[in-house]
Amino acid sequence: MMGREPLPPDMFDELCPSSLLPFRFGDKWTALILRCLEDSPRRFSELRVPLHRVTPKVLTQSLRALERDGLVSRTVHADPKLRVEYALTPLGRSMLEPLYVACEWAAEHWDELLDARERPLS
Amino acid sequence: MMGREPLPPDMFDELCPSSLLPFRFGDKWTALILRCLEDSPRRFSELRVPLHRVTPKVLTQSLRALERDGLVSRTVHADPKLRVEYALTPLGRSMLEPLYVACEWAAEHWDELLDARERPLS
DNA sequence: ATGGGCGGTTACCTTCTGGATACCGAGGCC
DNA sequence: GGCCTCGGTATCCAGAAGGTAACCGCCCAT
Repeated sequence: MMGREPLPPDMFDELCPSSLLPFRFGDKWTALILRCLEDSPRRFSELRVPLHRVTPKVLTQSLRALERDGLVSRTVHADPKLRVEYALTPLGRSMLEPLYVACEWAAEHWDELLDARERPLS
Repeated sequence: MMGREPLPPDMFDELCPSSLLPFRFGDKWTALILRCLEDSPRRFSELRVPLHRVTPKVLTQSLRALERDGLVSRTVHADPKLRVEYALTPLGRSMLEPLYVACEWAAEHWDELLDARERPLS
């Protein structure tokens, strides 16, 4: 039976990836926006449709953050008329996989999670 | 080339798992605590070692939240002396998988993420 | 000219998270 | 009795995230 060694104080000292999970997974809109961009680039107002509750300010903030982190690209087309399109970068697309795994986990254990929340603590 | 259909307004209406990713992945200490419990149950003060920056209040909060969601169990042993042990429940253990996938993604793309943050927006 | 859609911005406010600091009771140890 | 560790609480507080409401310039069509 291994595992009873004490936890090392430096367990999370270096930039352990697990310590940076809040890096991008954490905020409220990231996952949803990435999923919206999965099939095709989308325009600002197009994104607002599925994300009813998001105000333009917050959507801008979220998109800027995703852009800053290189997950999403912003392209201005002036073709016939002004058009701004947001698209997944390769990096952003690569994040879909962990996202799916997390979603599948949540879907699979959703009932258990709800049950646990209902149940009083023993 | 599919995918140019407009995004449905009800895309995230029902309890879509992706809309609840902030459910537990989001907060600051969850991932770290789960990893600490991976090999064996741990005591309160044992957990404080690798998580230097966490104050007892915040650790208590986090553990209570994990307990409430059924991811972690809290057991009081009064054997020889008082001892409180936190352990992963099966549900908590099942969450390690998506966690790992996310960590691997972060590890693999860490450099890209840092680069993107340095680079000015085009 | 004017009204509408697009792609936002601005100012303000609330809520929520997490942190700092101090303190506490129970039990063991000397 | 005095002091330690363990497993927390209590209080207060700062910063960030998110939301509300209003407004804006540009371009287009009527």
